[in-house]
Amino acid sequence: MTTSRRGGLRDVLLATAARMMEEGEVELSLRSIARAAGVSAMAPYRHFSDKESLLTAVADNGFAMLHDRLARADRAAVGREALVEQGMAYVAFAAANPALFRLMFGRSRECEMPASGAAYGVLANRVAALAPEERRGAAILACWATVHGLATLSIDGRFQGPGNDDDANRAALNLLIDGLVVR
Amino acid sequence: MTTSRRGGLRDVLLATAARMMEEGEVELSLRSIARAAGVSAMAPYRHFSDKESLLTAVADNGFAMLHDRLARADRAAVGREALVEQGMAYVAFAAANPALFRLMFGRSRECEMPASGAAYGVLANRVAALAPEERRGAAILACWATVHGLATLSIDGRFQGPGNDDDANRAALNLLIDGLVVR
DNA sequence: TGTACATCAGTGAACGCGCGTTCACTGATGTAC
DNA sequence: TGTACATCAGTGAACGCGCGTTCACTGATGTAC
Repeated sequence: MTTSRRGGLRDVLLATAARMMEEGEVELSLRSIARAAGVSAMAPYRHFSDKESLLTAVADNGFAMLHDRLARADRAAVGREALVEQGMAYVAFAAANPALFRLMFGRSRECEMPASGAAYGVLANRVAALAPEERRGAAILACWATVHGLATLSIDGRFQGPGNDDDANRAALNLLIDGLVVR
Repeated sequence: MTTSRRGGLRDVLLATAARMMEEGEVELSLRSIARAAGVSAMAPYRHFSDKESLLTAVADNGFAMLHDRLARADRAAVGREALVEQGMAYVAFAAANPALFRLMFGRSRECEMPASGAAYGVLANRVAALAPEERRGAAILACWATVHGLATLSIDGRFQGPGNDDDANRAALNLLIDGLVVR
């Protein structure tokens, strides 16, 4: 690491942490992230006040990625199919980044993560456009819970099926949407 | 800890670990459990080969508790109401034991936890009794995912509502069941 | 019944480790006059 | 333009800590003869 990149280390650290998680690292330590970034153990303190705030930034980045995937998926289809695609994208994101996904949802309350609300909004808007007004609230909650549940169960390995989970997930989402649009 | 209770320490350790989690302890160490049980750091090794196997036993106990709650809830109502009650019991269990719940679902794959399958069975049976045969698989997955998602989102604090979540959860479950029984 | 011995469930000191964080520092870059 | 100084982004040694686990042990309980 040369010292010439002014302030670039911040982004390098976030990217390194994300990569480590992608590669299966579960418990990230400040030191291990710095090590992987090729930098001294103290260097991160130039950019983050402590370990917590670094991990919170990583999580917020994750929510931005999730938001992007959901928005893309929503654009790729129309009507209820757009909602199904969002659900599939949500599960795919979790499956591709299990450790990051767990980090994101494990540090919810006290931490400020603006991108989290944006991701939620994309899903909620699509559901709101599909559900009759009087059950809008329940519909949003049910959809959010279902896709999150599918994602969580999937990365925790609770589906012992032979692997073609996509079809099963799609069928489950469609079943949910049946109850959502029917009045 | 007197040495007179023959083999009793095993259960004491499991109960102590469960209690610590109930009291908000998040990361249990072997030493902290032993300490809380009033026993030397080495004593647990008389009953568990290592930390992992102790925690796995704690998780399995948790699944037995969850199974019990689901079975009770199922008996407390009939038809689709029994399924709603199971869902509410599932969420209530997670809310009352967040750390334990996370532990249970965080060590899924490689570990042997027989009680896990039993809990799943109670929910699956009820769904199977309600759903038409051709969508049984999708229905079970959708329900399992939804109640699990509601529980997970709830303990991760993603509902910022004023607290009366029970009604919202109930409405979401009912909406799901609408899609489940309608053909 | 008494005695010798094995087993069993615990103790307590010690190990090596990685962690988050502190501290004082270094040397390059930017700025005022 | 040159010089003095401030700032900034990094280093590297050191701290104290709790951890999982090892080792050798102790003393009570159970068992065979």
